[in-house]
Amino acid sequence: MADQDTFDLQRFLPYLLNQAAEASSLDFQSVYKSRYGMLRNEWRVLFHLGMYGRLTASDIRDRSGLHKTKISRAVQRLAERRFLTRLRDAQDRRAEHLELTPQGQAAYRDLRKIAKDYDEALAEMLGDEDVAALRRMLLRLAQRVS
Amino acid sequence: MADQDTFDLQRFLPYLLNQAAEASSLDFQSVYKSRYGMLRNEWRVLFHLGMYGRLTASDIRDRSGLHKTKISRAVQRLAERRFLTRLRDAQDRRAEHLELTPQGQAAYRDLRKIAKDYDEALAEMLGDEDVAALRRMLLRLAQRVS
DNA sequence: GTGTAATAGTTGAATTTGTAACTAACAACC
DNA sequence: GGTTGTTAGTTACAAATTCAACTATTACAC
Repeated sequence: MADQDTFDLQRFLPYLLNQAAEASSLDFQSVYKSRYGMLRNEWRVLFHLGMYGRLTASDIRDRSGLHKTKISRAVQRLAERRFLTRLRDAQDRRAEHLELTPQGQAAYRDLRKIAKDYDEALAEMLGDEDVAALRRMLLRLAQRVS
Repeated sequence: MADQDTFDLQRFLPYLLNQAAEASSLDFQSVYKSRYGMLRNEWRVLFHLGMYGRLTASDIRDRSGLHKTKISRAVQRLAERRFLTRLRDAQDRRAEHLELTPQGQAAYRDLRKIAKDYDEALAEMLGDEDVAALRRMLLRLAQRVS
């Protein structure tokens, strides 16, 4: 045991990615959770609607890669709390257009500001590392691994 | 909406990290899941024991940051499937020393090899990016964010 | 020693997630 | 215009995670 192979868990990318993702999510999570009682999937949906305006659940799925059941449930909760409105499409009555209410927009703007500051703080924490390269690599890894 | 602020979800580090972590975990997950019926927390525990030898649950918690209930349940399942043995400490009878069985070691070595290859494939996928810098930055982010 | 606090680990209940099956509406083909 | 297939979204059930309470043991204070 404690075998002499050249493998180190602390350098294994999926492990490192998970650790870093979890750590960096936690701080931000506490903000949208305590301020608006939102869950992770809810702020994701909120952010998509905030950034891109009116979207259907399918649009959000395509853009975020989030599973449709997660979106469905997040939308339900956001609608209950009056952060968004749902409007059935007249042409295709299966689809629903989702749009933030003024309250939803306010929450979005508030959280966006915090997210931006937080992102800058993280970047700063990395000192003189190449953060642009980090983002590039993460995007590449996220886009399609296998 | 679609507001003209300089914030882009696709560049938000916690979001990117989550996306990349999820994508890269998924591929590897399918390996330990299909081969050994393990869950994520189980391979994490297995890897720790494989790398560092005999440890207690607390040791694993300190090293991995995993919550103790996750460890407790993972250890239970690994013990049931004869991947590890539990030995109560003679001095401190609250603590249990965990150690891989030969079967557990075999699984560890098998998965370690796959992990290593997979890690190399990921690194290769990043082409001529600076993967060492990536690992450094992820470690830094994981270590302590706030 | 006795009482109090701390630590190792487990368990139960409530939330959350994942998977698959489902309903409803549209599309396309004959 | 009826059959078959596809798409949008929901729901039901099982699995996993979280949180808090719990047991057992040790440590510390007096």
